[in-house]
Amino acid sequence: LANIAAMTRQHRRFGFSYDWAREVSTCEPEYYRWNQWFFLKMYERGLAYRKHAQVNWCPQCNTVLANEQVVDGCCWRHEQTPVEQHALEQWFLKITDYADQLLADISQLEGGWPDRVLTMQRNWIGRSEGARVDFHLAGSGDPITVFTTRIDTIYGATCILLAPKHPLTAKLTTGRPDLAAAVQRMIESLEGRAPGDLEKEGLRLDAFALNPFNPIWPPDGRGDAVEIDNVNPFSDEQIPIWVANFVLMEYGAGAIMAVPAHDDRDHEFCTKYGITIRTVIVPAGDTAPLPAGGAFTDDGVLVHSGPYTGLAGDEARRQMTAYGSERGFAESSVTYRIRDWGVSRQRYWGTPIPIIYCSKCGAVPVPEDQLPVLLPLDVEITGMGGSPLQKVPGFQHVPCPRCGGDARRETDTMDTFVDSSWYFYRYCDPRNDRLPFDPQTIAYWFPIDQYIGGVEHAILHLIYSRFFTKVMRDLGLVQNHEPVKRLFTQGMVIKDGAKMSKSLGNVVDPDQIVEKYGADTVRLFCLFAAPPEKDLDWTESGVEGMSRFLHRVHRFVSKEHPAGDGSADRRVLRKLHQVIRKVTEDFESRWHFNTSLAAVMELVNELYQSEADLSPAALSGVVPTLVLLLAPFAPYLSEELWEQIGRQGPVLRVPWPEYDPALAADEEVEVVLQVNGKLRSKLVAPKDTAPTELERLARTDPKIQQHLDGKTVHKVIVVTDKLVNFVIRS
RNA sequence: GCCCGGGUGGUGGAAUGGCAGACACAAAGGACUUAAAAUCCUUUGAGCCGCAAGGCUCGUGCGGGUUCAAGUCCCGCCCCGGGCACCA
Repeated sequence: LANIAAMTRQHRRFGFSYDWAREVSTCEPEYYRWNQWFFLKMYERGLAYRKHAQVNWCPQCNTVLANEQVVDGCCWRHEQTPVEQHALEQWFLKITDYADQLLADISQLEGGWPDRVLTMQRNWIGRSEGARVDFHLAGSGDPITVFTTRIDTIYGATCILLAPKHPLTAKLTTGRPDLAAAVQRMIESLEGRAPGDLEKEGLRLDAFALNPFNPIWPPDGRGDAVEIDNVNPFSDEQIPIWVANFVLMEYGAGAIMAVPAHDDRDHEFCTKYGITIRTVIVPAGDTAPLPAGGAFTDDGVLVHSGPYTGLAGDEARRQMTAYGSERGFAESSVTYRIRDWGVSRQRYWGTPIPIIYCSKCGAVPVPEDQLPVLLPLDVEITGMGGSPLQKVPGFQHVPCPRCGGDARRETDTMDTFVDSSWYFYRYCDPRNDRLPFDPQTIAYWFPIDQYIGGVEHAILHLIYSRFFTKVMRDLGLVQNHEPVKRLFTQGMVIKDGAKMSKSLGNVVDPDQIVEKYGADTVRLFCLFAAPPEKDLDWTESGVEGMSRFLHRVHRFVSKEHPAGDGSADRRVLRKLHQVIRKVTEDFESRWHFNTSLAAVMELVNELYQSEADLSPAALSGVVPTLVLLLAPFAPYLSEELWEQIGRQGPVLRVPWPEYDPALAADEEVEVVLQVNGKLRSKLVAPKDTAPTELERLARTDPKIQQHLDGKTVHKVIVVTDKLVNFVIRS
């Protein structure tokens, strides 16, 4: 309800028609039904699952948020409210299964989507190529898997760092209550933590790991590095195992090898705890000195790395990964930064998640013929503590669909980004009651040729809907791999540094402005102030300027004109056709309507200037076209003027004027005369004058003669209809 | 730190490698008016020479380069905006 209300409010303000959206409101029961249908299809395929996890929590919304909805550590709806980390049982959609496709298919979007959106998505997906390497627990020999993108630095690994929640952390602290308690404190300190810098904390466990590449290291973990070449190559190196608060369980393997000499974070950690730093990479070209006091993180040449010493980084990575694979302790691996999409919300609005929990049968999907699960109406919304649906017993207490026993309905609702991920498909077939939409119909319409939206959805809506499209494709519902061929990201309205948005309120009150100046003026100003992909600065004086312009047009069309002798007819007609061409081209290519409007203004200026010299026939030819040219920008005024000049409306149904290239062409052109690239004079010549003739004319120009006097002309450049440039030597 | 955009008058912004600043806003001066509003006209990148007509020089973040010619292309920086970030 909140969504649809906001939408209608916005669109009514600007006079847009939004019939389709009203017909396919994502808040309607039928839409809930198909959301739930999709959810269950994904549940069947393991793409929707429930897990206990550390999740983002907005204390203002009292709900969980997806990673994508956390902006600078704060809630996307409450930009001042830091998001907290809570451990909760939540529903997720497995977008990570599609990470590789979402990344790979970005290449299909290039050219059609703005680069920065594609870059943001690439960053968000965050593909890293590297290797998983098994270290081994000293004593038991159990593998400890780490993920690294720099296996070439493995001879410099001086400890293993485990995430606090790594299973091995628990295992290695059993029987050691002191360590277990310390780990517990570490976990708690990470929960509810405000974003920002984290002081690196570590906890040394009473265990060692063996580096599968067998470099030598004193088992007590202290002292200087031993010269690799001088020791027994068969003895295992033992490196200490630590728990570190900055190692993420959710990324890679939940454990890392720390290489302090070649990673900034590891360097900081190992310096703090006095763990030895061993250089195993030096800059290629051997002369560059190693940076003092920090890690050398660039690629280089390996040293102290056994048989790999002397290899370049990329070659070493290849060989070492191959060796590890052969011996079964390593494999090349790709890791993504993107996490599964947390879709559980503890809000009233949103589609109820169609799952019922039975003490005997577990989580049971609501059978398809019982969809949609609708929101109860007798609900009290307090905005406090947990989902309002949990306080509606009639909603929550239901029989199990499988065994009929007492069961509990899921009270979380879906993130409304689920709705918006596929609404545009439903637009094509809004009344279908058999399927979300008919695949045949979709095959005809999709993909969307042109989509328009704000860049703030680059890694929200625009990545979710790509994901949904791929899921729907795998369900056999659509054939397209991508939902949108071309994306246009429009800028925002800014006033005194503050942006105008649906969730943050209006910096400028459109109702007031429309009241004062009319919708045409407001629209015109928005179009004229900047090209549409840029943010536009709202200025009242700019709005007044547009109002003045519209009045100027209105006055010209309305007033009585003197019958001129027609001496200006040709000039005005040429201008008219040039303007038609300009506006048409702007519409067809780059949508820079600010320049279209500038052209229309030029035409109006020209009309005022030539008014006295225009024949009545020319005038009555130009005016209707002017009105048509203005119609897309100022539809209300244009409609009014169209009627005033005795034409039949509606003006927006009248075909767009066509320009005559011959009429638009200048008969005479101004040719710039340059000497050594500097503007010295100009001449007017008939269009398409031959280069030789242009040069001859240029040489007769007194100023040019003056500049050429006594000089040798080295070369003459002639660009037809543009310029003549004399290159001289003094 | 990495990855994308940008940087042009007092302001918003124009310029397929070919007259930098279109079109507007603002400002100043003037006309009309008893006055105001509205409207119209003129000036408006900087500097210099000239009584004037006019002329000259500089100028698109900085430094180089390519070219007859660079806001535009290439190389190296600086600054601003945005995205990602203990992601190993």
